[in-house]
Amino acid sequence: MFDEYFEVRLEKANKLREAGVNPFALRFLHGTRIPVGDALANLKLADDGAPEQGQVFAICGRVERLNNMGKSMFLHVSDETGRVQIHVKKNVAGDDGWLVAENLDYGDIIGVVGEAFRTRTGEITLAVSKLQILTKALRPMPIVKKETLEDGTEVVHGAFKDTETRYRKRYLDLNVNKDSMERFRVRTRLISFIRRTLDEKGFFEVETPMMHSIPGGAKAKPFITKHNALDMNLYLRIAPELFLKRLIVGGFEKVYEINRNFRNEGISTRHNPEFTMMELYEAYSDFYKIADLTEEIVAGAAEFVLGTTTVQYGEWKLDFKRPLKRAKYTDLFREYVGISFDNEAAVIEKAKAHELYSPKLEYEVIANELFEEFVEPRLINPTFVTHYPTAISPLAKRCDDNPDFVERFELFAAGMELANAFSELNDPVDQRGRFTKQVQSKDEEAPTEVDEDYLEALEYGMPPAGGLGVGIDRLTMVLTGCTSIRDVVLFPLLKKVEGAPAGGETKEAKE
RNA sequence: GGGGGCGUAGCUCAGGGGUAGAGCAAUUGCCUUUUAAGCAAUAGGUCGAAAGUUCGAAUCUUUCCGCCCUCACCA
Repeated sequence: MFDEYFEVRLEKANKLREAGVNPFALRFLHGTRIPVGDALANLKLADDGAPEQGQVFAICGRVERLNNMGKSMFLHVSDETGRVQIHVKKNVAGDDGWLVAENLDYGDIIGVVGEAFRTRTGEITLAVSKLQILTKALRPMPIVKKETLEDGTEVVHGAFKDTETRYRKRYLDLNVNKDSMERFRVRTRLISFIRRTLDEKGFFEVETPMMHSIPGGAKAKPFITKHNALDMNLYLRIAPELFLKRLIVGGFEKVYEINRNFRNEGISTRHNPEFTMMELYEAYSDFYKIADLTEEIVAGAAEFVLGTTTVQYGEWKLDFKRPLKRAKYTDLFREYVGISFDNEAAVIEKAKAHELYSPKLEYEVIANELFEEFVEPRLINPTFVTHYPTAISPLAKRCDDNPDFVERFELFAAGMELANAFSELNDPVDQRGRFTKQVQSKDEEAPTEVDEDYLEALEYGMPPAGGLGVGIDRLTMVLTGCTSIRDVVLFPLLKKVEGAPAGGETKEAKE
């Protein structure tokens, strides 16, 4: 099949090569380039609003608009920091420069030297004195045009918005949709804020294994992989928890890790099979102190990243201003389920009525089904749910006044779990009992093996400690107003496409 | 896995049994302050894939592939 765009652009590249111009230049030759945003910010304007004379800038970027008028042309050049218009004139550009200009296409990457001026229609523009092509784009970038109507409203033409292509070819999405790039900037700023906050508090960032011989630290189906030389199965970690706590045993008092976890479960707008979690553990702390720290991180992140603690999320307005609401699990249960948590008969009856009952499951698990069904979706504004049942919290420490409940909280916002924390169980006998109970349970996702090595570590003594896990993807979703996790993951997992994908992908053979 | 929606030109979309359409983009020509630049002409499609119904299928049916939403699943 003849691909007009590819052939034409290759032809143009060859034409340049024949004239001695490398369409894939080694480097920008005409000075040190300045980011477009910096150039515009540094521009000195005279009283009449026109740039003062003699302000020459060297910039590099991608051609985003191209109006060729025969003997002169206007282009928009865009880099990561901004966009500026340039004006190339045939009599100024010289033979080589004009040859390059005439063979430019949308999406090409160029370098330019030019003096700032203001056009008749008022746009700041660089009058190009030197023009170099740095990279010829052989495929056409999607072209988005914006029209400003007389009443000031903006109409977008040709928006690049096919979700599948945006996910599969994220580089196009980032180039074309600046709001998409901004979302990932927010994500990165969020992570660096968390990192800086924890570093300043004396936390040590560590790296623990991603390949585990026994998956633990959460209840989830793991991915299985195989080490050939050792001839053994390994599991991609579902949580770093047990290794981080081994480090607390080892004498580190404040550790954290920000990295990927893998869960072999359903994919949805809130679940990507690999997701990023920040987990931290602090010796001599507890879940109350960790709740304060969580507030500091979450509220601080909102303020740092967005400049405000309020976020619009779908139809809801969320406010992360401290202090966040705290409510006991059983109180919320009574409020939204409408039954006291300890009224077992009524709870089971209601679970049966909503097809959440299974005779194989123990009472607290069934009750928690009701909690997930009736309470969690109602937790819109950020809320700490505290004091969970022990039976569904195998790694958390029991409350002194009631061993059926643990010192644990989860932070919810927009009906989504954002964080999970507890006073860490450090009694190895209690921990062994709970592990054993899990292994014996009929739950398919329960661990099949007791992590003896972890228990042995606890037996050497772990100081009382608080721990926290924060879902970075979900926190990013909330802070950016995204209702799909795929919009905050650069390359979300998608099925492999057999045959011709949406964007057309059969050009490799042409070279 | 169930239900619903979608897949047509590089991008955004229309067309719903009778030889494939528009805007932008592309090609050619004109145009040295344009900005969805303009004017004129031209080219571009296995209508996601396969099978079926039909004289005839982008259109109807079935299966498959992929994406989105939703339910289920999901510490």
